[in-house]
Amino acid sequence: MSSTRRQYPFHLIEPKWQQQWDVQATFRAWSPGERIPAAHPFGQRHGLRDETATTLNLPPKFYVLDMFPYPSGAGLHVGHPEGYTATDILARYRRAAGFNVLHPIGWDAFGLPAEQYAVKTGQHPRVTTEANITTFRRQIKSLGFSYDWQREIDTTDPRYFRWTQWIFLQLYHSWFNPASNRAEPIESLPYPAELKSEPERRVYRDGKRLAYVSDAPVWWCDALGTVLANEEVIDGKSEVGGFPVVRRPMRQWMLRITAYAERLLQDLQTIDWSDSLKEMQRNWIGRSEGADVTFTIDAPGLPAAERQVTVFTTRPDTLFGATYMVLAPEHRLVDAILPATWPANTPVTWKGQQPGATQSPQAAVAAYRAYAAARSDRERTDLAKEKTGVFTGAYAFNPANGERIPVWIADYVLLSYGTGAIMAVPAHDTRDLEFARAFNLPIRTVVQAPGNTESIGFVDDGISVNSGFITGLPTPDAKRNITDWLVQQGLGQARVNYKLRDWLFSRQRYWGEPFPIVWKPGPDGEPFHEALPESELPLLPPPLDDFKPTNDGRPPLARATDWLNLAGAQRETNTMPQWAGSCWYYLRYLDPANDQAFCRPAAERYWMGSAGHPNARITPGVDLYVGGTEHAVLHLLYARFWHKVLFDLGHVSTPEPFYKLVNQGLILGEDGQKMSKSRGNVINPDDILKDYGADAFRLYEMFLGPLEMTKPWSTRGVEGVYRFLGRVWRLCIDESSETEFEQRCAANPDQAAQHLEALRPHPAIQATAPDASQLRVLHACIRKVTEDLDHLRFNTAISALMVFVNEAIAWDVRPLETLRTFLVLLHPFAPHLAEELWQLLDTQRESAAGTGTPVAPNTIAYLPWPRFDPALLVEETLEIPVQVNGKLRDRIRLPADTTPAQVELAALAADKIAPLLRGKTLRKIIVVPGKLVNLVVSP
RNA sequence: GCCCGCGUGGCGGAAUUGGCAGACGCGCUAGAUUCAGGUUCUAGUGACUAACAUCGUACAGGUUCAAAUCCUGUCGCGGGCACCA
Repeated sequence: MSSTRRQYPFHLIEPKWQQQWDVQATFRAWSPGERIPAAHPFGQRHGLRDETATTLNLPPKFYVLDMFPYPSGAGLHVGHPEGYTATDILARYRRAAGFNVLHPIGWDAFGLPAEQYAVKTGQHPRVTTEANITTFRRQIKSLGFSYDWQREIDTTDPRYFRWTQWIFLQLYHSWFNPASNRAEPIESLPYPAELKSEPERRVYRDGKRLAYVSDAPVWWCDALGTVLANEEVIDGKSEVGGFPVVRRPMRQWMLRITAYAERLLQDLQTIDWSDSLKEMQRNWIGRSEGADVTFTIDAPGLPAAERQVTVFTTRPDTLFGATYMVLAPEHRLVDAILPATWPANTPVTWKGQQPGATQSPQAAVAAYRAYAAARSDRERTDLAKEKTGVFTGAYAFNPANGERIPVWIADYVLLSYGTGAIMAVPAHDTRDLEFARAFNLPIRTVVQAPGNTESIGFVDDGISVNSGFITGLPTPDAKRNITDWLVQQGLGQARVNYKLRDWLFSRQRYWGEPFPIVWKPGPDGEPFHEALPESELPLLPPPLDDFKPTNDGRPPLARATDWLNLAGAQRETNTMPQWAGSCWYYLRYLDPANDQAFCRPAAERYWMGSAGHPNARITPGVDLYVGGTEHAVLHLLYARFWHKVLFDLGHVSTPEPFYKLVNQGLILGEDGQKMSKSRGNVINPDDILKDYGADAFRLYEMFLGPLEMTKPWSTRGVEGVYRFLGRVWRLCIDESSETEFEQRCAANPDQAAQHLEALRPHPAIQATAPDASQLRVLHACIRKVTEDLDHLRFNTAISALMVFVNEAIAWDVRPLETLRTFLVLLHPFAPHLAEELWQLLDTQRESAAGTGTPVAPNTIAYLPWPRFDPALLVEETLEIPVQVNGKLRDRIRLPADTTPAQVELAALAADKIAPLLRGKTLRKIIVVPGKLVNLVVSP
């Protein structure tokens, strides 16, 4: 490819404009309070030369955001620029349309690969990270994105993570007040009267914080040497690397995201995300309505508290059909309720399968627990066919009918959901039915299925039967009725349950934000935690040269003994997960250099849309956020959670961070398979850029298909858009001047860039007014490109640009203004080429050149977006298809203003139509004005 | 298993939301330019036909004057969740 002739000298044009944009800071976004230099094109466009920007004099904001990359050692792949190109096109389009566009980029640079590399080589993660960022920055800049580089951020920069730590302190110093349904400062926490002493109150307070310490079992990954959040564990393996994980109790920091479950769910209705993405978040939050029901164990000797077992059910209406109970094997009451011996007549199959462990309930339960603990999560879920469990020997009373029902333990009941115990209604729950059939437990129908449907195994709404006072009621009424009854009896209450769990927030790693927390010995010997004052931020990680965990299994930070030990206290040695930095980066872009606050309120209110605007409707939050689906639950849920906390505490002004969110689709290899090194089908953007240039690369990424769709890469396809750019070039450039340019380049390659000056406009380009058909072609293009950009339909917008060029290249006279307008339409897609040709066709430059005064190259970026005139699009005559019985038979050409009655007559008289109607009965004539005529006839 | 989304030429994909199926691009065919290859330009390109006609948007039905588009069922592909009571 490199041996063939270039379509146009993109290798000279692209660096030229990238440098120009850098020097001019062309895409610098101005916040209220900043002074706009007289020479900046933004100020020139908006009449703000050398003025201080304010909320009132700035145009409306448009915040278009990319998911910032993790700068890996592998460099950029073609997936990154897909979303980045889409947002860049939008940014350039909105800038032209008169918005103040914020389009930033940065680096999500804490993370495991750099740390693992450090463990292997001793190379400090800081060094690796900086090298990788340099590569990423170079690659991203070579694509010509219109980022405001003065707002570049790096999550590993102490000036950045200082504020990540500060936000953690906000969480630490807050509690969630259920009465106000929001976070409040911990000082407002009311204490129960019986808590008098400060140590007692401290324990209570620490249990209420949004950031708290928990000893619950967590997922531990040996291969990664750290714990992981629930969301990072998939099918019993780590999301990163696919290593096995095990459940292990450890003392860990948690964030109380569950307090926000309902608001995270409800507020989805206020934002413009795809249905599938909202659905994924809804599934993850997993709201279900039902009731708590208390069962009493038949063990009169036990204290009352140990005889009560509460279950959660979404079907309280089936309570009369509960023929047994199941507790999770780890349920805390199991040991208390076990009788010493099996009840008489216990079937042998109920005592468990473990040989030698069936003599007593204790032995059977212990054996089953050992078996369940040994099963990995994958085995539990994949081998879901065979239900297992053992009878505990205990019985409970069904509160509805007083029946004595056996209590089992089984691993199909999860300790972590609901109350860790269920009432089993085998007739109307698939899992309970499987279990009941396996162990021959009673099955009682309590819901009548409609029609002839079998009632056993029926899990939908029906009519209650065999159910005492709710018999005959439809399911929704029965639920309400029995829940009211349970409340009256003091046996239960309505309850909403969520699958969402609190967020495990600590990791045993080096390359992350240290917690601004110290531990002190308590009066009872138990250590307690305290926050560092804000004045001690940023808390830097200690210098280390060994990044492995300590030999006794503590995190790497514990190696730094000088750092670790303070007077009377020890530092927290865990670090924050990678998600921490990405939870709020979109806020830091608003005011990236601020060392007094994470973000100045005036900037926050302007860019997040709370300041309003006199002449425009402003979007609350980020206007457009584009990124991959892989962040559908993790990053996007965490970020919404932090944002809501900051909102409650008055630090941000909108309840949601990202108003409109779009997931870009995956780009597959040329073989239609996912790109991967092992398949050898990875496309490197650097190679494409070298052969075709950045503009062709951008254009192709967008021309491939709809942004959100998964689609295969084709390097042949790149040549198609590259040829299109070549045609644009030849539309504007005089061929003989190009020959001269090439000769000069060949003679003097070192000064190739200067030789661009030799290029002259195509002789067919004249300063004449376009004719009606040229205007129609142009305005059809303006209309299509504008509407398509408004709906993110980049592929069809590009096709409209191609249609224009295919037409215009055939014109004998190419009106100058028409081509200039076209270049404005082209520039968001192919900015370098558009800038170069604009400069060439710039009449002011021509005249200034005559005076010998050098003219600074200006930019196309701030020219007004053209508007289309609908009047110019109206065709004088229309071609109307004529159908007979829905089949196309002829086309007739008629003036656009023909009345429907005249269209009818013309259709009937058409050459190919009249013979078809002979001898038939005309039943009906349908005229769709301007569209088509359908004649309905019968023989 | 459950929940979303999608099935259109040889390929990527269009179709103003019920109104001319296949825009635009790739590929392919023929011609022009060229010593030649490449580039560029011109014309053609759903299937079957000499042509007229006929058929054609995964498959089978249905609604409608009219269906890629709406409804029912089936099959296939992709994604998410997965014993969540």
